[in-house]
Amino acid sequence: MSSKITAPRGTQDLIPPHSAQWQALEQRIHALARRFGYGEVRTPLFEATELFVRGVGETTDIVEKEMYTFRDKGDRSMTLRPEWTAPVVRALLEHQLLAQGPQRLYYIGPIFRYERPQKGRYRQSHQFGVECTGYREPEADVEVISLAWELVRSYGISDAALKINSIGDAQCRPRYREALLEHFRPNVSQLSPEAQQRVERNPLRLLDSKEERDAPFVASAPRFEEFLCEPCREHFTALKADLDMLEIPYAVDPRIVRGLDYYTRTVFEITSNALGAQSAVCGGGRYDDLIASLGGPDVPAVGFALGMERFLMIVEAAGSEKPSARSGVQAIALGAQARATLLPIVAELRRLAEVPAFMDYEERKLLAHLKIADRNGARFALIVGEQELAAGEAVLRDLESRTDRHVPLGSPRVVAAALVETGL
RNA sequence: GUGAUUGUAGCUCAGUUGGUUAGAGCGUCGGUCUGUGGAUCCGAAGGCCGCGGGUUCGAGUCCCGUCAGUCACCCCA
Repeated sequence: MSSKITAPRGTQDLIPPHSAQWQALEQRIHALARRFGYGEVRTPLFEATELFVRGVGETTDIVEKEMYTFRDKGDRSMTLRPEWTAPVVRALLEHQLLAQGPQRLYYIGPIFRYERPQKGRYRQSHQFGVECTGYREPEADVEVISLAWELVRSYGISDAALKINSIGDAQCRPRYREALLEHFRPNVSQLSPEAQQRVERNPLRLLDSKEERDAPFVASAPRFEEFLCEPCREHFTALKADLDMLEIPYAVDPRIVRGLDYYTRTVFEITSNALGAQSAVCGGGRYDDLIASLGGPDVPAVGFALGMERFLMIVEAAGSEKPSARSGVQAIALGAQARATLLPIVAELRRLAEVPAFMDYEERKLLAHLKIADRNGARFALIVGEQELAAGEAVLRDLESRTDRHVPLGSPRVVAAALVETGL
């Protein structure tokens, strides 16, 4: 059976062939970010615990119960990165980058949260995200949203939906909060137990309730749009106009409130119903006060985070993945002398060709070797046995068309070059 | 942290009201085919029945605990 030691709960090994999908996604992300003019930022896997407590919010679930926190040998409290925004802002401040004007950064890598795993939720997961600092204008929101949407579009995912909302700023949010409390407080006893807790703790989240008995109260609740202050309203209106202009389909969803403390004005999500209970694959928004609250200058910012595990689940559900074509060459040596002949040729091929060169070193029958070539997905088989050695030419078999061709044996470099020349 | 559910071969799963040597398919390896592939047929290897305790003459099967997977709640990517 399996060995006693297994991967820690909520983590997983990434092995072929699945790892190839990850490589493809990562490559696409790097190319996409590049086209938008974003540079990559990499931060440590762990940070001072204090950074997340201050950056994410003391009363958030992340800080209250989901952090992987430990003490190092210097008795410092450290925490495995549970999200990227706080570390990126920390790096921005540490290297004084904000003094140089607007910054466009993207990141890609693991985050850690101590949670019970379920579909689309793991203790180690991976996020791609961007942070755009220095712009208060809604064009920056649109830039960030369109970057995320472009990734979804490039995979041809049809069941993804973009939802946007505005949750106001320090001016108008307290007013809306009050209005919500006035609306719910008189009916508190009729709400679900979960909702009752939210009334005092986080009234905005009441709008997000899944309980049927809360639905009528949620439906009749005041909408944030009516309470937005004038600057916030203008920002939101301009954002919607810009999205229309770029032909990015969206829906305004007043129930999108986001879980982290630091958002202001624009919030958005990209959801898919391929994900089970966790429908959000991407979430983000504007956080104009976060940088200042971490001790930096008063610089606005907007960004998003996209869950890569969830994204690949959507990609898979969309079923747009094509079966990978045969590629590469399987070197088949029959006998010790043939092996000695082929080995340097394979080595040369690995220097010259873009496609994989496979070789099996056991003494097998030709039939068995060809089966291995099939399993490897090789396009060609390069066969050398006693006959070929005697004749001075190898057999190159096209495993797709089932046709043979002869190639003269010579110095490994010349043979490999000839093979590459004729197109492997 | 709470709840539901599932742990039997590398993978997917059978396994009778508890009954003695533990089953299939796929995969792997070999043969069929002394040098031309995804097929067919034949054969082989591969199991502390998640782990620990209990009940019983006897436990893969029943009970308790524990660990792990899955899904959901809370919350989020």
